[in-house]
Amino acid sequence: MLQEALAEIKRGTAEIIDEQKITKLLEGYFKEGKNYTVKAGFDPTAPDLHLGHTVLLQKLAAFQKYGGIVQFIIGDFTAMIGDPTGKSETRKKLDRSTVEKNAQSYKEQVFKVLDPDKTQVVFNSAWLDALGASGLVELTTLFSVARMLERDDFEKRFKAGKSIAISEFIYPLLQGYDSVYLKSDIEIGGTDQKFNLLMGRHLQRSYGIGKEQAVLMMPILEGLDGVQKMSKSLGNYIGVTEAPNTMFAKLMSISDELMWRYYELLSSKSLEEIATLKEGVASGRLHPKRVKELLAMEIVARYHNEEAAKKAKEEFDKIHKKNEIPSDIKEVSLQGPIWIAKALVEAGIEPSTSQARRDIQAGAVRLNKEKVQDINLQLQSGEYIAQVGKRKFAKLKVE
RNA sequence: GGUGGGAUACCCAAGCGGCCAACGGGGGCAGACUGUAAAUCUGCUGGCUUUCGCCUUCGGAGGUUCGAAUCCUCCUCCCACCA
Repeated sequence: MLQEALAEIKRGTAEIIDEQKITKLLEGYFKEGKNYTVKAGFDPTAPDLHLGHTVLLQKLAAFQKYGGIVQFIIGDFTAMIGDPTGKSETRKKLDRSTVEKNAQSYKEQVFKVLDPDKTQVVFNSAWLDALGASGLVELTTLFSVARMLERDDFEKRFKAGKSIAISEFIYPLLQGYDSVYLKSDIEIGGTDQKFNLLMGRHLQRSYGIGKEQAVLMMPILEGLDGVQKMSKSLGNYIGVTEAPNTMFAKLMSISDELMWRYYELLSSKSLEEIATLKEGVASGRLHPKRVKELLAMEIVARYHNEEAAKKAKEEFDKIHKKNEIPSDIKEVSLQGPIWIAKALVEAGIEPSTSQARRDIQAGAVRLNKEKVQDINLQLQSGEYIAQVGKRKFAKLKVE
């Protein structure tokens, strides 16, 4: 039982610091029913969770199965400073109501994965506001500039002569202080957070709270392109609140190679099952597309339900296998006669008439399944099914 | 504080008086091939009631010129080296 739990906790992790401690905590749970805390921080400015975030959430959920109480920190105070990477403009502290609103939105999304009864949602402004200037100065005495510069990205920037704001040094300290205040037993985060996560250990020791958190790091999930990390700004993400059909289609569009990565980090299938699937594909017994469908179904079902997943698959087959028109396309009423390019823009499936013109010339536009040949085509009254490329559809009702 | 360098379309990056809506690469979109995968090949990649035409764009504001992304002036912001 303990071994199984440990295996589940370790699955997919990039690195664990103080694995012994985690083992002990699990033992404590199995033998005496003791709980422990698992901390994870989130940025309050981006309440749109995507599958990249869920890699962490699923790990938190795994801990919850074995006695872990999740400390879900909304970093409303630290968001003021901003992530040290990138050159974003100075951020303003979000006002209370925005933070509350984002927090609410977080809860709606997060509890699709986490168990609300074993989750404490907290804002770090609650204790960081109270820290005050003297507290902050005390905190800054506990770490040296030299050690701060050991951090990989700081070191690179420093050597390259790029600017580093003092506040950026404070960021990891504050994140670490969260661990001191919350007396966390474990903190989890992405591999890119290693320095900040270790800061928690360091500060817990410095403040003498009698424990040092174990640290568990998860790999960064690649986005749909398979190269860059999944992020909203790169547009290569799958949001947890996206419609079943969209979610399914996006998952089907990932490469076969990336699929295994997603299986490892997102699926709840056991590693043995996954290995079997992999072997099946390698030997040619299983079609990779079929295996990808299973993954897509599983994930859609998790954020919606089984029924929605089935429907999403049917819809997908309908459009792509049978080459039919999707069932729920949008309808647009137009005054005719109207130029085809203009109509496509009005229908919202082309951004501009110039782009529409290009697509028509490229043979990417179809009207009632017929390729449009004439750029100057005028639509007379009637109903048309317009299609741009493979995935954009609209029903045009011309008066 | 001093001295140089730079700001070009989504990103990188050419261009340095007209041939520039602006080379090239990346990304993106589309076509072929497929499993709406990947890889590969091809085309496109500012906007416009319709393209042998017009309008807007090369950090910002002015100026010189028949004509400027390209020259001049001022401003803003970045960067490097030195203190």
